[in-house]
Amino acid sequence: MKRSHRFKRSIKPKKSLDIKLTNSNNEQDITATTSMTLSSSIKPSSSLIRANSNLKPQIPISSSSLISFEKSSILSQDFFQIDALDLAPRLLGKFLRRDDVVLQITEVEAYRPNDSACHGRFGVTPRTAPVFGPGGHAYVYLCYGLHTMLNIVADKEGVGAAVLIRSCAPVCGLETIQLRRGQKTEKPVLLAGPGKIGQALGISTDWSSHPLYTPGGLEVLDGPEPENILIGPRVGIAYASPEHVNALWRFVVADSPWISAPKNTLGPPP
DNA sequence: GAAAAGATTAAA
DNA sequence: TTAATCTTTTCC
Repeated sequence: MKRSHRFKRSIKPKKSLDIKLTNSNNEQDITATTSMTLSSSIKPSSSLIRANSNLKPQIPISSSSLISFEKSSILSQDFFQIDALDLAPRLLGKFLRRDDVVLQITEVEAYRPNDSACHGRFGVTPRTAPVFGPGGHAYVYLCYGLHTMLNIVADKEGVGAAVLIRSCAPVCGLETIQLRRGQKTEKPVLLAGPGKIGQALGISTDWSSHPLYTPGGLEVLDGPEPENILIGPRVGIAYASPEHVNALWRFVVADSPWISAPKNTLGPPP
């Protein structure tokens, strides 16, 4: 039964042109092969920023800090090994990179141990095992049978915490993003919402547990800290206990248009 | 084994 | 407002 499902899935036409065959670190050649299809949209990195300079500004950041993206370094694993509640706001402004696509994180949510909304609440299962691993890895799951949701695992091994990436602003690779999303727009509808991030990055659940602190595949790069942030309750977790439904563990970049709904629950931190 | 529900999205 | 779509977890 599972087999037939997989088969059916594999022959389904996909918007994404990217294929990942293994869970290890040596998928580079594969993405390189598939991205040849997109070669027209791939440019030398020095011209990437300029080529996409018509993209709407996301975070109120100085142009000098945007230039710094080219020099911005991949974050080390230490960066992620802290409480998800601390990690979540620190991820705002950071960059997600996969091949020619670079996104800047604008909205996140923290999920923590003893949190009735966290996927780790049932303990270690095949799906949630990465959540209990050391911070700095991806946790990718399928939501509503349709959407791949990207989380960044937080804290030390065994804790069980993660940060959901809910929205991003496009920085590079707009054409690839639009191709994968199936929408030719530059408006926030392109990347505001967690399912859209997974789709824009072209990742599947096979990417779960992928290390984000090593070059290649999917990376998190350092980026400018936003000037102001807003916080609010997390989205879509009505099933959780009131304590966790009301917890203000959603963080967004203030004044960014790249934020998912609802926005009227957001406010300044205390 | 069967059934319900889900950290959502796009279209009507 | 609602259909789409399927894996995970739970219940009998």
